[in-house]
Amino acid sequence: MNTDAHIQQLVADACLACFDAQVDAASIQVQQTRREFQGDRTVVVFPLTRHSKLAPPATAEALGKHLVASADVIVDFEVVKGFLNLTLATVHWLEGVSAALLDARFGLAPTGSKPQVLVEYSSPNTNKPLHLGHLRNNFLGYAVSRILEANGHPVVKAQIINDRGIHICKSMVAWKHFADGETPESSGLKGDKLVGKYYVQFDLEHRRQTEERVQSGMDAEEAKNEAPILVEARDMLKAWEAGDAEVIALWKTMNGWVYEGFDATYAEMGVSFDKLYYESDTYLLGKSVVEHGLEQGVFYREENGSVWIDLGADGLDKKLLLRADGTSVYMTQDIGTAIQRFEDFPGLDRQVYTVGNEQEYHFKVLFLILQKMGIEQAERNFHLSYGMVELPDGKMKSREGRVVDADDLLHEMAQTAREIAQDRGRIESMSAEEQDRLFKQVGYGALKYFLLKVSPAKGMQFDPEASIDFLGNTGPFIQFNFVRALSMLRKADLDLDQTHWHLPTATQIDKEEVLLIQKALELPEIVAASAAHYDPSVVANYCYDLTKAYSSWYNNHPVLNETDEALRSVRLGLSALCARNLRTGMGLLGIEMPERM
RNA sequence: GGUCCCGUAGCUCAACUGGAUAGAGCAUCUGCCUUCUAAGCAGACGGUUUUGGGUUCGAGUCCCAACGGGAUCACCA
Repeated sequence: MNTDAHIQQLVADACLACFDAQVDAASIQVQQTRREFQGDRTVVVFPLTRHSKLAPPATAEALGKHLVASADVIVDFEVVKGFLNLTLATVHWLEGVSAALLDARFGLAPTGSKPQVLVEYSSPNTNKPLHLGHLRNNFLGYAVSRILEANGHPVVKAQIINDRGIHICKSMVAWKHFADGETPESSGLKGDKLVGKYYVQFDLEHRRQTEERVQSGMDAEEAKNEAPILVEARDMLKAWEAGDAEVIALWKTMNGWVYEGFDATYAEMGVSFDKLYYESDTYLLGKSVVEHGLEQGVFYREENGSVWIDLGADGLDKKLLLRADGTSVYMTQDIGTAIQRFEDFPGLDRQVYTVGNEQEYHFKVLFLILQKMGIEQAERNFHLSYGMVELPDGKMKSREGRVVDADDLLHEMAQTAREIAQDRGRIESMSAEEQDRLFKQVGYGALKYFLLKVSPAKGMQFDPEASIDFLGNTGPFIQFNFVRALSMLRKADLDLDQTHWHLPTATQIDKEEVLLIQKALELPEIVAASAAHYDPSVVANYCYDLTKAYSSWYNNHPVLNETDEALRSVRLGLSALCARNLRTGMGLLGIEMPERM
């Protein structure tokens, strides 16, 4: 049982003893005592006054006296207005550190102790390279997957690849016209970049043709919609759907180039997937489901044959599910895919969709439809919505080339890390390979932390000119303090992962040390809270808080140079716990910790 | 226009879901490397939490209204 749960129980018992009142232990509010007051944990007694029939201070006083007299852990108390500040025995904290060190999986729930979850993220289009928006999406989805795993859920990391459709055909048409047979091998260009180049080229040519036709007096709308190159792309899509061998072959070839490029980028990013879904396989899914929904009376058919659902009663609009010509729309596919996944993974308890906030309405409707269709897990689906990353001059537009390319940004981050490391790092003894690895750990760590420390719901602005910080509340700051702790342990001939630590419990430690211990022991609750909200920023901010406390403590508490043997042991153990927590927490964010820097 | 998100120091973000005098980083200024990694530490400066009402012992947090920013409401994907 953790400290606060223990205190809650003690207070509930005290209420029974002092006021003869039955109080639910879980309802008792316990929080960190603010720095300026004496004590470790604070009980908020305002809500208890209705049981005590006394004023808040008198209530607190009575409880405090009883607690000190009856519980060994509580050695002192102080009452400030309606707050009961409790001081706990130092032994309690030292024992807490010992117990945490003994547990190699401190902060993590037993694997498989909760039901299986599918987390979908990334889900790119195969007509252009990954950009900054994908980085936020991927880091978020990957971190949430790790965090759910840490809470005991087996996780299926999945993506659905949008590998078909008119946008894909645009790249293909442009390639046929302008590439002169260019391949990644012939030009040395990364596959996804090559295909993206022709997607941009399509847009240029389309605009040129539109302009030309407007000049010759055509209506602007018609000039745009009927431009020859666009007509050609639409014809190609029809040919694709008809299974035209030549088109399919080109499609496979070009998508193959893109996947090679994506794989390289994912490898750099440090993300991975357990299950891939391809839209070309799933785009026809859902049609039979619509039939079923019609029978259920959940959907209805218009005179022209189109199928709809009316969500007016739920405060939403009518939504199309099948066009009059019988073809499906995105929503149809998504219903089909959702059901498919529950069939693919029979133990699946829920799905988390990591998709930008522009699709909030879509998912609201999707989940509602699943619910109306009587899908058991419908209410446990979650849209992990996140705000868009915008550039100083607005949204990214890949067609116009106004994007921050993922590969470029990763490269720049490692480059910046190199410059800083050469300036003030301790890298002389490292081989070139070790150095390169370090630059990536630090540079990518800075980027991931930058994107994950902000809660998902918030939009964020990214200025490519103003480089991402390596000082202050950043990934490298956390890594640096981890490395320092590791260095100390090395010199003391201790291994971070060893489980036998000797912490003499009679040792005197000061207030700052108690605060650091309290922070370190919070990890399990943090991991749980982060999962409950699907919010990695909770873990990120915890890592920063712990690092800040550790760094400050480190500065004015000698460890290796401490002459009191017992105190030295305690401080080494505390350093190890903090370092482990940081490695655990950052690991959940997909951030590697270096050994030296 | 309807619905949903966001609004906290000059800038970027916190605030344990209603608790004490709202905390960090960046930027600016001042100290600290003959102690374990100075990618650090300590200090200064910086706030009517967009505004106005309400709920109660207590509101950045909940409710109502206004203002500002974003998203969305297609036989698009």
